[in-house]
Amino acid sequence: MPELPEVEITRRGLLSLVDQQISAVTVRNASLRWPIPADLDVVLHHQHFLDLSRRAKYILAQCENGILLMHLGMSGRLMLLPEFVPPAKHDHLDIVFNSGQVLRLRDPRRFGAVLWHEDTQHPLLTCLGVEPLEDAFNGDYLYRHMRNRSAPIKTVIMDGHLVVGVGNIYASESLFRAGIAPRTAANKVSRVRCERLAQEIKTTLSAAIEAGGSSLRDFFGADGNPGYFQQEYFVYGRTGEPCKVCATRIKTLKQGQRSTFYCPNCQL
DNA sequence: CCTTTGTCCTGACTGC
DNA sequence: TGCAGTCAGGACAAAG
Repeated sequence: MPELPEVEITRRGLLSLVDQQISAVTVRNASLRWPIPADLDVVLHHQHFLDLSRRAKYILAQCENGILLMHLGMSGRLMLLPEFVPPAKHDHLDIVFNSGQVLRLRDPRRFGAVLWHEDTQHPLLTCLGVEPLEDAFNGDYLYRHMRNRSAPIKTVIMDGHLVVGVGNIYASESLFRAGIAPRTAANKVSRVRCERLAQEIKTTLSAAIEAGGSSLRDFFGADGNPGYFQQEYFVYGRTGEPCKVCATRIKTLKQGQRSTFYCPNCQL
């Protein structure tokens, strides 16, 4: 389940590809969330990765003639291999560089995406909300944009048109840290509590990036997982277990067909 | 059958 | 009444 921290960690792990030239592209299975463009090999031929950036959960590789968008979906993983090795079952795409390195996409559930766009602004990126770790996202921004939202706060902070990158795990975790009940109507959350929530979202995401960053080498090895996965959550996936703060049993509920975890005592 | 994910889409509804 | 914004629910992909 790559959330924003893992996407950012992945991007950082690929930075050595900047300025490298593509020598070959192999698409083994194009049917991801959207089809991988049939002419991707032609389009990318001899181009360089001029820059690697991230917007929301998209990894963006700027090339001479356009931009390559990569999304890991739910089970996607980008591996940087020092040289070609035979692909495993769900290895759908290889991008080979002149150095011999191979950027390989593995995605068993195929909810990910690899797209090409010639302009700088891909349609998928134009309607996105602010980045949670940038200054534009703060308590004031949250408060202002929640005035006319009667939906539950959990649903609203996961709305990518408002702020990007707050997935199901971090929504629950941030609300716990901010002491806010997930079903609270967004427009009933005070300015002070918005301030707190914005801060907790930043803190939680940043901490996860740092935790994952320290195991970057493992992440890109043959079988390593990022330290991020080993990080312990306060509430996520802990239904029935005692709250780490007050020992009350953690509860679950469904919001928009998604599981929400919370402590009924700490979150009001 | 259930569950997991982010994103898009539709139709219904709300408030100005 | 019109219209934009919002909301709930479903669809979708695959696999455990």
